[in-house]
Amino acid sequence: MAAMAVVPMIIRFKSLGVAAQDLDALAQLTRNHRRIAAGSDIIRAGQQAKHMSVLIEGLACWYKRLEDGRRRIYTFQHPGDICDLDRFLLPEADDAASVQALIECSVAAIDRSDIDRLVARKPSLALAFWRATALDSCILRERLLNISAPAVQRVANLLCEQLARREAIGLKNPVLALTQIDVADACGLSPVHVNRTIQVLRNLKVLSKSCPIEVVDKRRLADIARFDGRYLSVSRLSNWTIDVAAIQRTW
Amino acid sequence: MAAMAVVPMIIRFKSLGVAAQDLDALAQLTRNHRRIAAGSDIIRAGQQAKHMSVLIEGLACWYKRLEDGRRRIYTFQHPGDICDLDRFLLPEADDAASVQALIECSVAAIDRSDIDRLVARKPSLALAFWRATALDSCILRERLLNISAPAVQRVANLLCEQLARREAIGLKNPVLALTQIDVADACGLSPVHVNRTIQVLRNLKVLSKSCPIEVVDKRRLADIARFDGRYLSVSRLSNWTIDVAAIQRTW
DNA sequence: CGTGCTGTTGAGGACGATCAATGACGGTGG
DNA sequence: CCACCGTCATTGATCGTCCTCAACAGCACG
Repeated sequence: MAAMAVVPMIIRFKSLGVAAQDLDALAQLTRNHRRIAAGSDIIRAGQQAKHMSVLIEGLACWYKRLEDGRRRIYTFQHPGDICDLDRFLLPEADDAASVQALIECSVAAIDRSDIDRLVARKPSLALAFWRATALDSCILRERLLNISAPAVQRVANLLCEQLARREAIGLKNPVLALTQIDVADACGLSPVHVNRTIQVLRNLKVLSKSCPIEVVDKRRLADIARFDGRYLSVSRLSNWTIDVAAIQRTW
Repeated sequence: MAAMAVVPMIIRFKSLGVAAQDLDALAQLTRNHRRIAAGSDIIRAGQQAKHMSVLIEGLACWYKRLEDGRRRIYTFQHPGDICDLDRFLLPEADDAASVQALIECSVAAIDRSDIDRLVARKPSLALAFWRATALDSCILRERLLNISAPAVQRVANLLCEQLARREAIGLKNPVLALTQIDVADACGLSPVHVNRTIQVLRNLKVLSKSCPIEVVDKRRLADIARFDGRYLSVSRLSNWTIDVAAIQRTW
C-alpha cells in the first residue's frame, strides 16, 4: 500500500484536533483497508453497521434513494471523512442513507468496540469525532442555503466546496472526479440543466472544456458562487505539524 | 417560574440518553434563565459566545442573513434544543448564523467552563451533546431532501417535522406559532407562494382556516409530506422515565 | 389615526424540468 | 475485429412551477 495515500486522512484528523499520540492509535486501526469499486456502495441503506468506515482514498457521496429511484446526494466525502458517523451515533434514526464510491476508493473499517474503547480513553479523539459531526452539519447548512440560489451559483458553490475540502487535506489538483449527473443530484437540478450551466461556466473561462470537471479560475468561481470557505475552517484547532517523512517510514 | 415549563427540556435531554444523575447537574445550571422578546436575536451572528444557550421555552429559528438582507432559515428550535451547539464546537467556522426568537422565549445560559467541566466528568452528557449535534444533522439532511420537492410537499413536510419534534417533548398542541413568512424562509419559497400553498392544504382539510397555522389532519398531512419521522427518533437511547411530580417539587 | 406587519389576490414572466434525439466513448461478447 | 450496449455529454423544444411586482384588507401598535 502506498504510504502517501494516507497523508490526506492524517491531515484531516490532525486538523480536527486529534492529539499526536491519539492519532497513532487511530492510525493503527486504519491500516487494513479494502478497496471499493467505483459505483458500488460503501454503506448500504438499512444495514446495521458493526464497524465505522473511514474513507482513506477516493471520492464518495452520501445519498438517499427516493421512492421513485432518484438519487439525492447530501454531500460528497473526501479522504479522512467518516462515512457513517451519524449512523454510528443514531443507528435507529439514520439508516435510510447510503454512501457510494464515485471512483475507486479505499476504506478502513474500525470495529465498534475499538471505537468505543478509543473514545472512552482518548478525549481528543472523542472531541474530534464530535467536531467532525458538527462540520458535516456546517456543510449541510451551506448546501441548504445554496440550493435555493440560481443554477450557476449553485453549481459554482458546490465546486468551490469540493476544491476547498480537497485543499484542506493537501490535494491541490483542480480536477474533480464528478460526472454532471453527480452534480445534478447534489444540486437538485436536472442533468440537462447542469450541462447547460457548466457550459456557461466554461464560456466564462472558469471551467476547462475537458470532460472531467476542471476548475481553471478558482478566484472567479468563488466570486460567482459567493463562496466564503470559513465555514470549513477548523485550522486553528491544532497546532502541531505533520511529519510526512515519518508517515512514509511508518506505513 | 412555572415548574412545568421545564418539562419539555427535561424530556429532550432524557431522550438523548442523559443519565438521571447527570441530568440533575445540568438542570442546576439551567435554573437561571432570561426571557427573550419575540423577534429579537438569541444568538447574534459574529459574536463570540462565552456561554452555551439552551432553549427552555418558546420557539426560535436558526438562520442566516444573506447579503441582500433576506433571511434563510436552516431549522427551527424547540424547548431542549441547544441554540449554539455547533458554534460552541467550531467557534471559528460557525459564526455567521444567528438564532432568533419567533415568540417570546426563555433561554438558559451555561458558562463555557461549566460545560467543559460537565462534559469531562459526565460521559453521558458528552455523548448526549454529540447525539444532539448528529440529530441536527439528520434534520438538516431531511430539509435538504425536501427543499427540492414541490411546494405543497415542502410545506407539509416542514409542518410535520415541527409537530413531530413538539410531540417528542410532550407538546401536543397542533397550533404552530409560525407566520407564513417564517415558513417561506425555511422552505425556500416566496411568501406569496406559501400563502397559496397553505390555501391548498386548507382546502384539503389538512389545515384549519385560522390564522396561526393549525394542523387538523395530521395523518393526511404526513401523507402529503411523505413524512417518515424515524429520522427524529432517538427514543430507544434511554429507558428511564420522567417523574413529572418530582420536577414540580424540585423547581 | 397613521404605521408597520401579516395575509390575500391578480397578472406577467423567468428559470428550470421534462421529453426526445444524437454523438462520443469504453467495455463486452460474438 | 466489429457489432452491440450502457453511460455520459450535448442540443432543441415545450411546458409548468414558482417568482416578482403590485395592490389591498385586517390587525396590533404606538
